[in-house]
Amino acid sequence: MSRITSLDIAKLAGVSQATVSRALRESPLVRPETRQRVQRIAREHHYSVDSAARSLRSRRNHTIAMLVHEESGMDSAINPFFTSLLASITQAAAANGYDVLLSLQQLSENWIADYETSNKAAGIILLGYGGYRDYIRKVALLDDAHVLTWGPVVDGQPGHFVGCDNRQGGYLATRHLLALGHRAIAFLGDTSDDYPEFQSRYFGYAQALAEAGLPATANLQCQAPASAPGGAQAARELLRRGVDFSAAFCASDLIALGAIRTFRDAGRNVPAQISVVGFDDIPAVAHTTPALTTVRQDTALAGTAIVSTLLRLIAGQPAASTLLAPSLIVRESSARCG
Amino acid sequence: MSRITSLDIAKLAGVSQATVSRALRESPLVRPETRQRVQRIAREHHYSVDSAARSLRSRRNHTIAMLVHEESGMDSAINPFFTSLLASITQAAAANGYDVLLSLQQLSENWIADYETSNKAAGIILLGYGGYRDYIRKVALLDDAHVLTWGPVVDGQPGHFVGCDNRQGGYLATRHLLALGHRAIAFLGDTSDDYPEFQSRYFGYAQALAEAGLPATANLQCQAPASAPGGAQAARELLRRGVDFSAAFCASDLIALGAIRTFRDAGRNVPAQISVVGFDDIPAVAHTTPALTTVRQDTALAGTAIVSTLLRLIAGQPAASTLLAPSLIVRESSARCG
DNA sequence: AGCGCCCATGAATACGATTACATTCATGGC
DNA sequence: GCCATGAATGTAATCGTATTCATGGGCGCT
Repeated sequence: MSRITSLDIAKLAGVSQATVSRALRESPLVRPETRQRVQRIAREHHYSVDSAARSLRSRRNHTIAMLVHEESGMDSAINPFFTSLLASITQAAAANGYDVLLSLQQLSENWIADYETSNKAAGIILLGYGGYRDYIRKVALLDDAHVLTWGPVVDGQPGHFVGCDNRQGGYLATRHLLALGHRAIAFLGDTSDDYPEFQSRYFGYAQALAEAGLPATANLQCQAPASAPGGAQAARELLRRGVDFSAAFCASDLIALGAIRTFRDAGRNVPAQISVVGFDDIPAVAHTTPALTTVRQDTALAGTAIVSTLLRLIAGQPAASTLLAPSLIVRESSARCG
Repeated sequence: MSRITSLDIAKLAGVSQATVSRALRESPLVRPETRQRVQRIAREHHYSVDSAARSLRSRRNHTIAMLVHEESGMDSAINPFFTSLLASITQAAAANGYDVLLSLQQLSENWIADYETSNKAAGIILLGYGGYRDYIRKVALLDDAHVLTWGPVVDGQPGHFVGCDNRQGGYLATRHLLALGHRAIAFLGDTSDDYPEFQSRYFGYAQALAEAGLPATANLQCQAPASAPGGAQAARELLRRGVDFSAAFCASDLIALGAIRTFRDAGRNVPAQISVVGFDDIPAVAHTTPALTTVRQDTALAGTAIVSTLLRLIAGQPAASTLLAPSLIVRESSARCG
């Protein structure tokens, strides 16, 4: 009992295999009544096109590969934000008739060969490879590959990117704190070149301060790895310095969670004494005590932008990098100063 | 400039195309030196086997489909636990040379046709379809399909399942509270047939109580949807009843987060006045205040168990359903009674 | 009526690998 | 010295579909 093929359907319908192929693909070449009859018979016999044969013959492939950085990507403790991005990409791809291959990878080996050259996927999405900028820059120059990276968008950089407007997010968060009357606002997060997203958030923070006539002083800024322990440590450092501050803008929600914990352990109530704002709006922070004020990246929008851009690349059409606007979600962790 | 094929490599290596195919597949039929030469040339030319052609001809497919329930699965707010399960499945699959197709679906349509019949995948993993028990039971009877479901394992049920020992988890959590001296322990969560996982957790809870000579009284049990608002609502209901209790075992972490929030809003300190234990150990609850005592499902182990069981099914070998042992993670939300 | 054209379909081929079968060559047993 | 054996490779068929090219029949136009 071998698989049922288009030839079987052809015999059953009394037409040729070619007609079956055409009918199933809604070709206008086949008469509507024939088309419907063939489709009905195919359906009745649970026939479905063999995708291997299809893509072998047509040289076309309806799959995209989604590569997620092995360490920073899927580990929810590091960046839970990816989960919803994953979901929205998958749905956007499905809406366009594409399947999604998921893979967790280091970017060391020749993964392009693994996916595009071997014809497993028509294009590749990179998630969570913030630390591989130079590498990605090189890849971007190979124009026989269709690669789209989620990450910081920098003007004039080669390659194709979709990312959140981190600067705008930092700006929004800081403006919010300023509007609440805060003047001494700390920044917890990495500001180095290595993490352009965080750096942009910092620039937005600095810009908002500048517009309010305030300097971004170094002793209000603490380096923090993007994790809860990292945030806790940065907060301890800040307290240790003894500088006066009434609010902290944290470069990620996890940093914020760690910082809040430290502040409270030190007897400083949040938000009564210290306001805290995060970044990402990971699912859990809506339910913590206090619920976190944070900056949300619209993952649904991100997914559709990522997929549509990649599909343009695959189709050989010109595609521009995209910046997505974040929004501020005000909850309980930020309050009026004093 | 068309794609480079095995025939090109054959010409370059001065052998036949068949030999190239064999050499690349490490066939013992080809002399070691020939094999190495072919492999070297292939590598130098960045050749990689066309997977469509390979699976068409070999009738073998090295992909598995991972179907995640559209609503309950990927929405981290509902079950963040899936993210790490996803990751561990993906890695376990990769370790066995399998790719993973990700799809978010309702289970209404004939998804088996979409994946197995169309030869897109050799097997299917179902995640998050707790509400589709009858449907899955039917599917299980089709033995030409290779389907593995993550979910409650019930003795004698048809089909193949891998799941957590929820009863044991509930038992562990309740024993922990009993050991801390608690006598009046509430259960927040759904106990209906519709959610066998939660039901099992409840049974474990009841068993622990019984062993301690305590009854599982109805007024200490509150229905709660598996979400933070659900937990908050159930906690309010519990308080409204006015029954005396000093601890609550919540059927999921999100329920626990919602309940803690309600208890605190009502002026009941956690854990000083009320101890709370959750279930899942989602990433965020290690960082909340207070950090949550909870039951952890070992996702890494789950991933390997799921994949290895599915691969057995694909290979036509007998495969049993598997129950995985959970473990108790004691943090701050549970304390000695009184 | 006859000519050409288009529409619907059939026949045949190609996609790139795997694999059953054929072939070659060296070896060893008698 | 000859045939059976087996290792290494080549030849060719094949997987199931998309697609090109050929074909036939109906129809409009002159």
